[in-house]
Amino acid sequence: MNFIIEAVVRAIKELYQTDIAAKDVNLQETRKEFEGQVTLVTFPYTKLSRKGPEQTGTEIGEYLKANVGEIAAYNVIKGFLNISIANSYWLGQLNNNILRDDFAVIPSNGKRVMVEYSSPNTNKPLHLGHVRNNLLGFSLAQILTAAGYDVVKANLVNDRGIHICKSMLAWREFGNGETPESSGLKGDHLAGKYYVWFDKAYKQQITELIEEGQTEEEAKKNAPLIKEAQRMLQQWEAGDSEVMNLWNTMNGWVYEGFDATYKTMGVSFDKYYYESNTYLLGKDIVEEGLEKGVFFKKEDSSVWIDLTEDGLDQKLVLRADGTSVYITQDLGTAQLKYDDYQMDESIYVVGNEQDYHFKVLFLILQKLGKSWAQGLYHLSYGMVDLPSGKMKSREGTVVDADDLMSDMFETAKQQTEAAGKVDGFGEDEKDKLYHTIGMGALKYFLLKVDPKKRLLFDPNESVDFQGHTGPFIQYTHARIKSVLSRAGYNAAATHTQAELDAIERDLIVWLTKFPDTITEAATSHSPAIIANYVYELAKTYNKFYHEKSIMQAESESLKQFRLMLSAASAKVISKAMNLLGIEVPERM
RNA sequence: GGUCCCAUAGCUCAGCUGGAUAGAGCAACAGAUUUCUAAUCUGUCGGUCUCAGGUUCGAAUCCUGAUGGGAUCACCA
Repeated sequence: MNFIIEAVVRAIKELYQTDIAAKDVNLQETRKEFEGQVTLVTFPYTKLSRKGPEQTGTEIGEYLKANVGEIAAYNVIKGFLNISIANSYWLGQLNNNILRDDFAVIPSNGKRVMVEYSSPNTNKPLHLGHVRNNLLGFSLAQILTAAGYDVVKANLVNDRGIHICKSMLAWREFGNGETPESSGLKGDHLAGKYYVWFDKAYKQQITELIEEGQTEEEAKKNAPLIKEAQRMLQQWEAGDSEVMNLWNTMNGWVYEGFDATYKTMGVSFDKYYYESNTYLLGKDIVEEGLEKGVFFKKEDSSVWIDLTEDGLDQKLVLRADGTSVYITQDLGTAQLKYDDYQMDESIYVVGNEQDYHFKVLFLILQKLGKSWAQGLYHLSYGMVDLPSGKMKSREGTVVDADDLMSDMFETAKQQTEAAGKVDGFGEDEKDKLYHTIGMGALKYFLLKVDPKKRLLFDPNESVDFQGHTGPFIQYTHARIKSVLSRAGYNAAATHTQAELDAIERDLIVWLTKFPDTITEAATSHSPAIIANYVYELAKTYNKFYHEKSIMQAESESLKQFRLMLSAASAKVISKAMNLLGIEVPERM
């Protein structure tokens, strides 16, 4: 649309002897009820023309029509100049742009970006909140790759700490040597079982201590179980061989479980970081900060930074005993990541409950003068809520990721069989289809909403398969593929069509927007933009499909043209869904 | 209490840097298949864009305040 913007700039200069910048020309989509594809709002130019909006619009429209070949017609309604672009332009877009192999292939921008996501704790299985995190992170990585970045997907595994010791301790005390093999439980679920077990027994002890007259605070500190867990953590830090063995064994089980979940979800990583390797990092940065005078030491020799001038508080960065806190290791890990990859941008996919933490973290790194600090970005996404409120793992109100996904496959199976869609499918093919559709429904459901917003999930109301959903879009793709194979479509055939109906033109208009949509999604870090785009595209195609017969087109050349348009639509739908991490079936 | 985020149809959500009569899906109702997959399409119903001010030719969008909801303010991670 740049040629229109430039033409408007020229029109204003010719008509009103005023120079305006291209960025001040505001073009928008023409509303459906009016003729045209793009609309110029003329109110801003009435000052220059010293005429009413209608007359100004007419003058500009007249200029455009006379001087720009691609502009076929215009109409003016109040302050709106609706511009109709010639069919030849849209056909040119189809032939010379959309149908090319390199359509929507954005060249490398030479920049490297790291996307850190997932970052699970190894004491319990993944739940719905993690699912949103994983899908967002993976999709964002896909989008950034498509937008020309060199992307590194990183997973920072929280594999140590008191919470890990809790499940280890509970297993040692109550587990009777249970293993994934002996119990038939997935490794991560096995660890989670003992984590819950610990919490229950711990609460029991607290209650008892309170009955014996201790305050709740005292009881929480004095319960034998928590003391034992703390002792285990010390043993771990000292490298005690028995504890290390137990730790290695249980984490090994958990990783096997996670790998299976990741595989089902279809996400992957280029680089794993483990907190057991990074938790001691950051102390040299604390040293650096003290030297630079960014940090200061209190009498007890704990180290702090004063952020009150930035509207934040004082923040501890190192304990008096010289041990790290959360932010210490995050400072160190940030440096480590940069040393490893020298990336231009680094994105942390982490829930919005940590907004404050990341604000502080990034600010500290800026104050330390890290050149790369301005490339840090916290993709802060909203929590997933149930109708009953927030999910709480200890209270058992979480929606387990593995359970959820297998529920989705089951629902997909039922729906597909009910629709009688799998005649002539082999068993393997059926299973693959149920997986594709089930994951498509779930992923689309979670990705279509703006990441920033919190998301409501009702486990009792199964995810829809009709309307604004993943399966709707998948179905559109399968249907196109069916027509193409039925027609024996030959992609190499060339064709020029002279006439265009409105729906065909609309479809081309939507296809044309794909590259800009990728860029927009990348800059705003939002898969939702892709999700909403591909839905509109599929909807437009379905309308076209109903209005126009392809096989029974009025002429052979028209048939070939519609096949081309269909093939292009299928390709863009498939690519866009791929950016969301969603597969599209050839038939369903 | 301080700080931050959110509020659009009964429900779930779109609405780009301010622009036309605020859009989809679900739910409800009425239709469409002798023809390419009806997981589709068409139509009807449904709104004081939480409220009150302000800026502007023009505000769901920007500013201020209020109300309601959420998060956070740990020498937890």
